[in-house]
Amino acid sequence: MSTAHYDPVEILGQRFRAAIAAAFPEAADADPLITATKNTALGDFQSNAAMPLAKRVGKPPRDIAAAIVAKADIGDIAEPLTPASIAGPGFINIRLRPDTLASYLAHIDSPTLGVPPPHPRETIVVDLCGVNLAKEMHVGHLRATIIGDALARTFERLGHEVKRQNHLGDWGLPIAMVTGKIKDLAEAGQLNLDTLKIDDLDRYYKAAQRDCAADEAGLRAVHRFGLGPKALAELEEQVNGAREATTRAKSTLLKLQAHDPTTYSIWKRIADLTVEACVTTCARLHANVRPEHTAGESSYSEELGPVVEDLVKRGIAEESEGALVIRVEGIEEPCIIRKSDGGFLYATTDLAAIRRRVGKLGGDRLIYCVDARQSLHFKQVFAAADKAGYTLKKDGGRARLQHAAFGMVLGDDGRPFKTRSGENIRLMALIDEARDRALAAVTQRSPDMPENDRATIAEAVGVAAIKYADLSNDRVKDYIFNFDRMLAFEGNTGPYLLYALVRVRSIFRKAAERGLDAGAAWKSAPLVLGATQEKLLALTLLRYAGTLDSVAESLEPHRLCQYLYDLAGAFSSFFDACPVLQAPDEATRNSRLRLCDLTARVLADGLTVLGIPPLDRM
RNA sequence: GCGACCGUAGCUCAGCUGGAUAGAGCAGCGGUUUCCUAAACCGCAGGUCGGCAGUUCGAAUCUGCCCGGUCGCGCCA
Repeated sequence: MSTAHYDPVEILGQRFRAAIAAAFPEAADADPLITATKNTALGDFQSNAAMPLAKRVGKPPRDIAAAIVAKADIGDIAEPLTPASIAGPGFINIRLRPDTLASYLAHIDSPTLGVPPPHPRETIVVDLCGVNLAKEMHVGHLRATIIGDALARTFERLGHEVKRQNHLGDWGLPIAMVTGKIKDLAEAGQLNLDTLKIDDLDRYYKAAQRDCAADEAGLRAVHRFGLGPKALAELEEQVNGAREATTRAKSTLLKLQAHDPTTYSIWKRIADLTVEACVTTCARLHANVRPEHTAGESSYSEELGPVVEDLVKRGIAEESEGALVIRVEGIEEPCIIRKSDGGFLYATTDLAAIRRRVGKLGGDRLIYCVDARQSLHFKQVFAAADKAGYTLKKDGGRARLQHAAFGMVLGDDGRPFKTRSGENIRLMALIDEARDRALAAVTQRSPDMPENDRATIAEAVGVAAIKYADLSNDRVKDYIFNFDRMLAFEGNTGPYLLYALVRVRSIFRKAAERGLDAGAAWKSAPLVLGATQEKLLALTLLRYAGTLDSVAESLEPHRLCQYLYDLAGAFSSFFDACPVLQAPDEATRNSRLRLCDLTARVLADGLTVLGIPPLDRM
């Protein structure tokens, strides 16, 4: 797979593969199963290949291990294997030679940090953010934005072509409701379109929803229990009003679809305002979502008819109870693509989107960073798209469609995270609070720092805390949002990682102050990895490229978080045990400066991949 | 009713796709600073990995059945 010539897991894998092939030609394809050893007292790496081979070869696993050891040619990179290298049921323990470790480390001490070019380079379409028209971004959009952006950045870092798609919910009846509402108010002179703000839109959206929400259940109850003429009259009036509003919304929708100039221009104004607010919030979150990434549902509206027509013509879709559906194997519920009244649904839009993303955007892989509750929907749509041939690429292969599902953000009470009054929490307000709390912490710890600097740091720390707390949890699980925990400077948090980076960088400031890095001779100094902390730090640094691969494959950014936390921990232990500027001799000092520099670069690179801007001081 | 996901220390979470004695942080107890940011580091204590069976050299991880929780399930998005 990779062409990494410094990744011990890969190199040992090749060597052990050869050893297995030499010892057991009949099992030459066996996986060498190289992994880092948990207990460093036993070794650096281990091969677990002997055990699974036992049945296949018909010999005791320890004998197999002995045979592999006899054939393994690793003397140039590791300490010699002996019978004592075989432990337990047949583990083979391997310890790298110090000079080998240093040489691998020197290899990744390059601008790439050991990340090889992609193989092959793919076009990856990432669906992220997914805000709705006339709504300000709130907690419900947090994960789709943060995780989607982190995944997109991961692919970009690995050298792939990434196309972000903000699938804006800007079409359909709810949108027609608010558009109609704003049109009415504007025409009645009760609002000014030019000074409209996003929170106004949010309010009108809710009002329009209320206008159209008929209390049909209440009306039925009144009829059923005979609750009197007054209650009946009130409810009938409410329901009739709501029905009328809904009818008007439906007619607005038709006008919108027909691009009626007045209706359309108001809708466009709302859409522009929404995107503008969304992009502003994303910029504050350091999520790379810009206007050109917008690909709203409306952009597919002209394609829905042709798509459905195509599906009918080719017999992919069939009629069922007046609606048009696609049935796919293994899923009971059919995928409905046209309602009995002729209207299209979000499955229709998603099919059109897949067609465009594969056909027009050239996607080899489509990632959907969307709420886990939509699992069934995506299973259906993906299968339907496959059946329709919309996933067929130009090269004849099929695009990989993946739903990167995520769990909910919960409050301390384990319920969905809301304000006390039950409202969605706006992301801007969320960031404000994180920033304020971070500012208090920074001020307490660094009272002498200029106010401007403290404010800048507080903003960065607050955003880092929110994003890291989200990214560091297993994507598919719900997580509990807690300011105190995410802003803590100890443990697996954003602030802790930023602090680790700040401490490394501060060494170089001190070195410059003391005139110790003159000529930066350390940049090419030989790496000496004598202390156990230095060795552990080196081994951790070598895992970076492999970690990015695993994030890209699993779509799990928390693996990168865990890695960076390991790295920060390894550095902190090193930092504590190994003086850098006060090192016993110049060779050690230069080696340690180089180690620090590499650590800083990997930490900063990893944070950047997560979408967290690094800091110099805090 | 059917389906998906989840259940790991008092709390919040990892556990690298089946490996050795299940790991962190917080909370609790104890240590380390004339020295590069102590916002740190080192240690102690804390577990029937929801339960039972199965698969095999080996299971927190895979399979089945239960228990508990969350979320979905034909014309909303």
